[in-house]
Order: sequence, then C-alpha cells, then structure tokens
Amino acid sequence: MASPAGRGLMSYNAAISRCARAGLYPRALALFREMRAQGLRADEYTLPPLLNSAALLLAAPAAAALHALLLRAGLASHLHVANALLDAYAKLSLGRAARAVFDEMPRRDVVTWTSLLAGLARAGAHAAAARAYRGMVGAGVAPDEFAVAAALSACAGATALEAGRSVHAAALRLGLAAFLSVGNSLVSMYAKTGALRDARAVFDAMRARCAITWTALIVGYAQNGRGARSLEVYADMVRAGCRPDYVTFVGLLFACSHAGFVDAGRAHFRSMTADYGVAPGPDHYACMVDLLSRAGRLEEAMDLLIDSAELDATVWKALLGACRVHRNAELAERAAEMVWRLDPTDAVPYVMLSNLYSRARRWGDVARIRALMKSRGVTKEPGCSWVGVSGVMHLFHVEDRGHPRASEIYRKLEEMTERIRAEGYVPDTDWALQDEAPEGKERGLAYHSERIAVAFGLLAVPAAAPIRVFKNLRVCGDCHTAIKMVAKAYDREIILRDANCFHHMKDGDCSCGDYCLN
DNA sequence: CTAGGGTTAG
Repeated sequence: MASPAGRGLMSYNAAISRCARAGLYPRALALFREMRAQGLRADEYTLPPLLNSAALLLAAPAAAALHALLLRAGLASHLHVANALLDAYAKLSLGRAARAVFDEMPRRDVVTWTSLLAGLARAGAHAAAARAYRGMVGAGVAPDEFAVAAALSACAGATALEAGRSVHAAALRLGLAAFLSVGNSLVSMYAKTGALRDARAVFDAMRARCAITWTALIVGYAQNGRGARSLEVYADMVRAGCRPDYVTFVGLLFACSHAGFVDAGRAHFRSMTADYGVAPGPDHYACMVDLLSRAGRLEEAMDLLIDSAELDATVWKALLGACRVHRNAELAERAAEMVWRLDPTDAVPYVMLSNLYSRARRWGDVARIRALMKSRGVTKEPGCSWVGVSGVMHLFHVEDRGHPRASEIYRKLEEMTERIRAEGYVPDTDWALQDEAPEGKERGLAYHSERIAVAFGLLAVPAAAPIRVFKNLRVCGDCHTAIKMVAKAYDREIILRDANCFHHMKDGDCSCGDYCLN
C-alpha cells in the first residue's frame, strides 16, 4: 500500500485504516511511526485501527504504549477510542486492564458492552459474560445483532440452554432474529446445548445461509453423535452451491473421526485441497490423526504427519491421544516431548502420560510424570460436574460433600452402585489414577464428580425430564459405563456433556457409540 | 479516515 508521505493527518488515518482492514497490521503500525516522525499527532481516528492492529498481532506492549499515548493526548474518554482500547485488552486476554478501562468510561454504548461480553466469553468467564448481557439491558442499552450474536455464543460456550432461549426470545422481540449472524449463532447455540431439533428448526427457517451456518449444523450433529447426519448436511451444502471453507472441513473431519468414517474422512481430506483449494492446516491433521489412529491405523497417521509441513501442539496432542488408545508408551513420550518443546506448562501431556502408565499399571512411571509436573509447576484443571435444576446450578467436585443434600445424594449413589452391580457392572479400575489399594480405587471411581451429579439429578430432576449433566473434562471410561447402566436401570434419559462431546444415554446405550472414549 | 459479533477445538 502506498505511503501517504508528506500529506496530512487525514491521509495517514485513511491509509492506516485501509491497512488494518486488509489485515496488514505491521504495515499499519509502521505507517504510524512514519507519521509521527513527520511531527503528526494521532487523533481519535488514528487510534482505533492501531489498537485493533496491536491486538490482532498479539502485541501487548504496543497496545500499552498506545494506551499511554492516548492518555497524554486526552483521548481516553472518546467513545470510539475507549471502545477500541477495551476491545484490544480483551483480545489480548488482559482482563484486568480491560475491566479497568470499562469501569473508567464515562459513557458506554452497545459496542462497549459487546466488547466486554465477547471478551469475557472468550476467556471462558461465562457467568460474567451473562452478567454483562444483563448489565447492558439493565443500563437501558438495546442489544443489536452484534450483541445478540455474542451473547448467544457465550450461552453456547456455557451450554446454558435456558439462557440461550431467553436471548433468542429477546432477539425475536427486538426484530433481530432475521440477521444471518444471529441465525448462525442460534443454530450453534442450540446444537451445542444438545437441542438438535431446535437447531434444525432455526436452520430450516433461515432465509439465507452461509458457510458458517452449514458448518454450525455439521459440527452440531457430530458433537451429538450423529456423524452420518453431518455428512448428509455437507452433501446438501455442496448441492446448495455453498462453498465449504477451512472451518467447514475441520467440522467435517471431526464428524468423520467421531463417527469412525475412515474412508469418508480420507476422501474429504483429499477433496478439500483438490476440489476446493483449501490447504490442510494443523486442525485438519489433528482430526486425521484422531480418525486414523482410532481405526487402528497409527502407521498411516504417522505417514500423514511426515508429509505435513504444518505441525503444532494440536497435532502432537492428537497423536498423544492415539498413543493412549494403543498403549504405545514410547511414541507417547516422544509426542509429549514435542508438545513441551512448544509449551512446557501444557498440562495435557502430563495427564495423558499419567493415564497411559496408570492403565499399564506402571506406577513408577506414573509417579515420575507426577513429580515432573510438580517440579515444573504445572497444575491441571480439577474435574467438576454440574446440573441445573430450575435455574440453579449445582456444582460437584470429586468426593464432594459440600452440598446441603449431601447425605441424601450419597445414599442415592450407594443405591445406584448396588442396582448396576446387580445388572453386572464391574468397576474398571484402570481409570482410577491413584496408586492405591483396589477398594480405594473403586471408591474413587464411584465418587467422581459426574456420578455425584447424576445421583443428584435422580433426586432433583422431575422424572419425565432428561437429566442434563455437564463436565469440564472428559468423562472417564468407567463413569461412562456406569452412567449408561444407571440410565437403563432407572429408565431415565441422561444427557452428559463433557469437554469432548455430548453423551445422550438411554436404555443402556450412548449416542457417542463409545467412540469418544479411549 | 475510527470501535463490537456469528462457524473449529484438543
């Protein structure tokens, strides 16, 4: 892009804005330096695209420097500038700085609130994101289609179906439901909260659809154990003349992997480049590694990686997962090494290795991995599960006795175990990770957070309604078996959403076809 | 000439 050397502030502003829009962020910042060298000062039009560029370059020092500069220039209370600053801090995951900017703002509009909301949702602070949405409405700021889309996405991330429904209702009231972005986020929200029929209904009613719409539905079916449906939707997408993009293929390969469609996965992997000119990225390789290794083709997965130029931690983690399935400790250690080379504080490889050694009963190696983890100061996220009952969330940790109805819950838990034992349940202590006596391991498994949550669900959820349990990590294999049997023994539908996918459990079967497990 | 959103995901 031509440099507007020698011209005035407005030419620079226009050029910087064009660069930022075109994704030429370093160029935008370079133009700013050039502009200052000529003695020109940034104004309220210069700063927003610069802040945006700094954020998207993940250049926190640049953002802080721009912050100092705009304070000196007296632009801190300019609404556009403050909004851009808030959003930059949010995009840089500097939550405290973002919050401070927000708190200091003398005026806030729908953009301010949307930046805050989206930033909180990105950071995984779902409850705070929900508060931001209510705060916006409470402050008398009417949500627009951007705000509604962001709010729905936050609901999806929190798997908060009821909150999502109420935002949907608000969107209808405000006349925003016909926006493509709102439709897209509705499809995704309903699919991610397990309400597939609603997702489909919104999809069918949409007047216009884009690749995002189709991708949301493809992924939705895959996450809910309906991989064959995902492939049908993809076929419809192509038939409708909509061009699949990078993300569509991630979703499609994810669907193939989840459903165990090896041939279809291989074919689509070839087709993405050959027919659509989409170069495979790390995400696609990770899906393929997952797909091939689950089908027992670890060799083929390795061959694929040798051909690929783009390898990142995602791919190595997928390979690590494959090694766990195949109990291949040597390869797993190598894959873990590769992840650590990129980020030594990533907890995933430690947990995976520890799991693998535990299943092989190699307790010495389990202890070694734990010690390594401790010495490097790495902590893993503690597992927890939660159930919503009439709008109240009940959260449980392992062996949690903090709930007001704890003694009742534990009696139910004992009863659950008795009933499934009578049906032939045998605890699979391979999933108990402690090196301890067998009966201790069984106890540990029986008191996993997901099981406590299910016991509570049996007590507190009306018999006709499905019990919806959420877990922040993946469900363990033993709990998966046990909860399937509980669903049958108590004739209840149990929907367990874990970090990986949905498990619709009914009559002793699960929608994941046990494929999600290792 | 300026600010926010919607699809991936281990």
